[in-house]
Amino acid sequence: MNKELESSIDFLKELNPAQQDAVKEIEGPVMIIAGAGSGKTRVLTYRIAYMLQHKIDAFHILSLTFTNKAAKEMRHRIEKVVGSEARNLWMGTFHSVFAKILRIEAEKLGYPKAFTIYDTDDAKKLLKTIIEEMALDSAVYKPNVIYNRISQAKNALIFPYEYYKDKEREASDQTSGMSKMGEIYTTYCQRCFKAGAMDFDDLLLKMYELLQKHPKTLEHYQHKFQYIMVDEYQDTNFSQYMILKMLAAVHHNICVVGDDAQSIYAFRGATIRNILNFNQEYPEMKTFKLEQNYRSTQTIVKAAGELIKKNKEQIEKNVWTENTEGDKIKIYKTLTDNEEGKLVADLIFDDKMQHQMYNKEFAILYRTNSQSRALEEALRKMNIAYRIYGGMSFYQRKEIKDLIAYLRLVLNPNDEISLDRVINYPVRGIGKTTMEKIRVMASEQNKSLWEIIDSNDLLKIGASGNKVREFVMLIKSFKAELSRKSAYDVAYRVAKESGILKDLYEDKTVEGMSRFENVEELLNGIKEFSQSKDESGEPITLDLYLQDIALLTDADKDVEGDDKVTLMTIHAAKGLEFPHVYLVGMEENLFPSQMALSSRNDLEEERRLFYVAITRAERKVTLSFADTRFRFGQLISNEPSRFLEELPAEYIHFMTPVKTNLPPRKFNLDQERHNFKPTSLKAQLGGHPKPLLPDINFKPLHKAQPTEATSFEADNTDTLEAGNHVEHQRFGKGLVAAMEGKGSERKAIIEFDQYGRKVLILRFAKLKIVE
DNA sequence: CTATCGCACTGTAGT
DNA sequence: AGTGCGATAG
Repeated sequence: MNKELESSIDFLKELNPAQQDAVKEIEGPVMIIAGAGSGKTRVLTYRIAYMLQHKIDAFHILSLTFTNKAAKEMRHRIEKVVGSEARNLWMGTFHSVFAKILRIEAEKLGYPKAFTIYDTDDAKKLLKTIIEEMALDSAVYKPNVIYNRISQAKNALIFPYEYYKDKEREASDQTSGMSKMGEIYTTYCQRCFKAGAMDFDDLLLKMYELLQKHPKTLEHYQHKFQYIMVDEYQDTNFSQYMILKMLAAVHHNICVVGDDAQSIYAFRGATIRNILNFNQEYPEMKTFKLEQNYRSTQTIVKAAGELIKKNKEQIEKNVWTENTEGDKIKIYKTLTDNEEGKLVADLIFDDKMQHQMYNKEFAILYRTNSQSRALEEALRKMNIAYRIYGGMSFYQRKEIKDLIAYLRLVLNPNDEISLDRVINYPVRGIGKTTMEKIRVMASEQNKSLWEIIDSNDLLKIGASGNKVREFVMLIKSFKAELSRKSAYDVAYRVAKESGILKDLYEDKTVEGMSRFENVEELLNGIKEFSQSKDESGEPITLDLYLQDIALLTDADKDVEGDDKVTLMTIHAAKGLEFPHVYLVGMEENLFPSQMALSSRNDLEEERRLFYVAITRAERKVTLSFADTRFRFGQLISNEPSRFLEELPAEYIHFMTPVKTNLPPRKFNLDQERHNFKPTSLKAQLGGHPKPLLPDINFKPLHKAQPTEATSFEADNTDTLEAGNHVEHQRFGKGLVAAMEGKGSERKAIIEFDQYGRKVLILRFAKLKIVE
């Protein structure tokens, strides 16, 4: 036993009795119900340290988490306690660990070792081409919907051939007019297989298939993973449950940690049943409850507790704390999202001044990523540094995906999505007609696109055949380099000789330059990566790199030590804590979200989400809602969230509507026009017609659903002129503003607050189309 | 086959 | 808002 381990025995004494019991019970099935802020990660960490102390080989321990961030945090903390031993642990997300295993075992399933991992965009693109090839109506068969349905099926371990064994499923497809769903699913799986590609769900499904079909392999991994730990167990789905069941079947040493109150992924197949079923699966299991909260004030713990009591389905527990009472939860009302941003920035500024706080002690949480924009603007104006997690990832950018597609293709030429992406980028004269011919041949001969263009069939293509041949040679020449050169050298050559670097370099627009820089950044990333070694000391090859980034998001490359305010969705905040938490957008239809209510009728999950948000805070929770909220120019809410009423009155404090200290100003259209500076360089150079007023997003009325907000009373809408004052059904008085666009005149109605400042804009275009 | 432009669509979360 | 797609001209 090394020194680090010895010191961790002392550390046990710092745990409370419940935590200690959970740590020491290392044999047999264990379920730990861990309330919010109850020191769960600590328990998991010491549990592993305790195992190592008791001569359990790190090689036999598997520790699974849900997100990369949690995995990283866990690895970090374990390294601190147990030192270098930690390297031998199998630790990671379900997806990354299974991807690693599938790489080793790929051939047993008929996949290439360097199989491609399709992200959601890739998968939807493939679905789109399949739907087109089947000549189905893309208005009925929406790739998005199809993708989700297939995902559901896969998570429930339903294979294509048994898709319609479930009559209920068949009926539901019938009623939604998608009777070809089963066929699409079948084709999709075949195409993925032929392309040597797996989507995210396949990483689970194929893992299951592997263990199911290959008893020897199952035995091997059962022996390897004699001790299994699962974090955030409440968020596992059926396929994960089944895989765990198989892996743990021999030794029964499975420890799951979770909190049913924090289950927020039911929408994508996670099921609370996994927790509830646990003792049926393992009757000899022991349960431990961690109920003492070390994170938050009395007020926060109690308010959150009262709130979550309203949910019917849950495991009985009583979360309590010895912490101080703390401030009440404050609730602010603002007029629009921009005002809300300003308010939050102001409040953070005040907090910082009054309490000498750092930026990093604040988090602003929201329900949807799109809410970040207004907050960003406000924080920027106040010069408060912030960092946004989630949203569009670096790896989803077009230029990044392009280069990665080349790299994927080099490793796995059958990958049709990547081939499709780059065969004519940069432009090399291989157009639609040529691709169509190749597609037809591939489908007739049941071959991949690459197999066609890498064969004599190329001769049948005609004039552009030579261009295709050149492309094939190019990819092959890259492939030849693989064994001789480092990942970085190959990647750099690809970027250069494919013409990507040149193409981007020649684009001197602001966007073009930033794209070039992004590619440079990716190459630098590959360089760093290829110089590092993996756990077994082997240099990182290109396929390992691709595997790695396929499962990575922006949020994972975090910069420690930066003093920045955190902006993220509530989902992303799970497992984190901050002294002050601002939760914005507390409106009906947004939170709880319209979708959760209409499609799944799942108010309880939204409530758990609210619970998660509040319990991130150590000392202070501030909630805010806007009087009206728009999305894509349409009103989506004008009503505070029902959750605000669910908080017991004794713990909350309604603040008066915001008073800003800006001097009142009268709105003046000419002045506004004069003040308006287009933000993008392109707009300044006159690239696009821009609205003469900032913040106006026009929406053609003839397509837009007339909402309460847009159906204002005016028979003479078509004669409205800029500067006209109009009466409006719900919002009262407004002023018409105009925008000069090409071809059509566009208008908007602007409203003012009591100071005469612009607060609300209703957007219209082509008003005369109203009938 | 390519470039350009206007139009339509999007819409919860993360691997 | 941003982006992808399709129509159209070159």
